[in-house]
Amino acid sequence: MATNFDNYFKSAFTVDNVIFGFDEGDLKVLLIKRGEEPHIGEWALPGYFVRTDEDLDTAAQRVLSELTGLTNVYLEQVHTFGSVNRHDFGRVITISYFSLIKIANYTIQPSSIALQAQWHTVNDLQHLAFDHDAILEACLQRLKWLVKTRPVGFELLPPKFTLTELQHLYEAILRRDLDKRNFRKKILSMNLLVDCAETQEGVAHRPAKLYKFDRKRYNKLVAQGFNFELKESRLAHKKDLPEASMSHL
Amino acid sequence: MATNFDNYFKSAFTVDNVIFGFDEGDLKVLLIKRGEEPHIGEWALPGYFVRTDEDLDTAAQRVLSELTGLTNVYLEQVHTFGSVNRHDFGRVITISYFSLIKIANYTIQPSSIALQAQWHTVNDLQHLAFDHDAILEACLQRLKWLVKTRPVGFELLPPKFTLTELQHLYEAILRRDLDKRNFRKKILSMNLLVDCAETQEGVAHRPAKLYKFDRKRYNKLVAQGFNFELKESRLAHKKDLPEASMSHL
DNA sequence: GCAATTAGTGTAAAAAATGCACTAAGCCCC
DNA sequence: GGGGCTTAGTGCATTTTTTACACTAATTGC
Repeated sequence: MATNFDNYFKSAFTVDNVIFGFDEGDLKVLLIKRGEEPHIGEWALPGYFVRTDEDLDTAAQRVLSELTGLTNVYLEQVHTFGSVNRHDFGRVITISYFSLIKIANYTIQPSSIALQAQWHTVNDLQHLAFDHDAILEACLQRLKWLVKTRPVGFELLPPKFTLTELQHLYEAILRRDLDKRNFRKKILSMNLLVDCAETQEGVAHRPAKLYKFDRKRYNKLVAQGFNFELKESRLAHKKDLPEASMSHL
Repeated sequence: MATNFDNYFKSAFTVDNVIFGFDEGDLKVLLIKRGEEPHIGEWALPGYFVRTDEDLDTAAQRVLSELTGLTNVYLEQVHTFGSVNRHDFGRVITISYFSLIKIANYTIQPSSIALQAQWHTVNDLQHLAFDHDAILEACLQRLKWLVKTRPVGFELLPPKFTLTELQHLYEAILRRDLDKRNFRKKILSMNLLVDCAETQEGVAHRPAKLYKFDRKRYNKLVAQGFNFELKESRLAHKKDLPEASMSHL
């Protein structure tokens, strides 16, 4: 593709994708073990160059589906990182995205990049390659905000889930404990959950009811300008964070 | 600067800056009348190519100061727009920023770009060049969110201001009327305003007290994790938006 | 001094958030 | 088959926050 712009102004562009999943009560992120320099052997976010004839969102989707086989998942641009020296081999500007997927739907792809992919629990990560620590942090902040603003939880959960699973998901993202009764009251008052009239099986205790999200109803409410604001403090059990204790402002 | 990356992956990139100001009760944005193709004669956001040895934030600051002579103002990255066909002459990816300035401090600069600059009231804008309508809209949304989250109003107001001026600023950004008593109660309860012990002069009615923001106190509170959340509905006078009427969720 | 204009102030009612503890249902093991 | 273990599920009273609302105060200009 020919352009009229002098090469002086050009740069390489990549997308980096923070792929979140939820499993065993933990928020997870899918990382790649780098097989080449620079930062060989280190864990990094999956990403790749943006082709010159490819839109940014398309590139992010491509990275995601090459890695996970999934399309049609929640995907959102977060921030662009472009420090002159962030890449060892020259200037590379990266546009970061995050996506939310159901780990159960994830199937390892035969691509060379995917073979080195592994889920990591967000809470016990080592240092990542390049400036990927900062990218991940930005995406975590965005996810935290998102979850308080829109009920996106169902993007990370299997189609049928229990209220306790949903609560654990919120707790993992918000990094705080929530009160069970208040959480249920709030979530059910949104009228977005449908009782499947089924219960859990194979658990060594009282089985919980299964719910699913009514995505139609959700879309309708969003279209009407419905706001799902869940203030952090609204679901709080204890004032265990300094900001919470001043939330009356 | 040499890189190891094939030219195939490279693209031109710019920063575009939505510079907000506030004057005569209206939210304003500083636009440039384009003097060259493409889109000659149309109004556009000020922006320019990012130098290959320049960080993105630095480039945005440079655009701002070349245009307004101002440094040290509120500046924040918003979103990156990179549709393949957004620029007529080739692929150009643009990273958008917005900044908040005090119009009174603005002095027209002798640069050629600044000579074509003009303030426009956000509420009655025509179509802008390129995809700048979308960029402006994204920045407006971000500003709306910001103003509900942090008391950034003082970035747009003169050092001394009345509570009514501050309220008008909020109303312009949130695009809704607010109740005077509730607004004052909420703002003053934040303990961020200092009474200057002065009053307005030269007005044909009861003069209002002048206040200023205590930036030191603000910084201290932010550092402590203080959250300035101002739900839209919290300052509402009337439920004039559909979302407000369902804000109990 | 009076008309016009904007500043400034309090309270009561409704809604939302919070804190808290017991019973229910199923599994497992003996 | 009974008792222990584990997690599910549920209500209410208190506190905090939000909301709605109308009059008096101070100044200018005529």
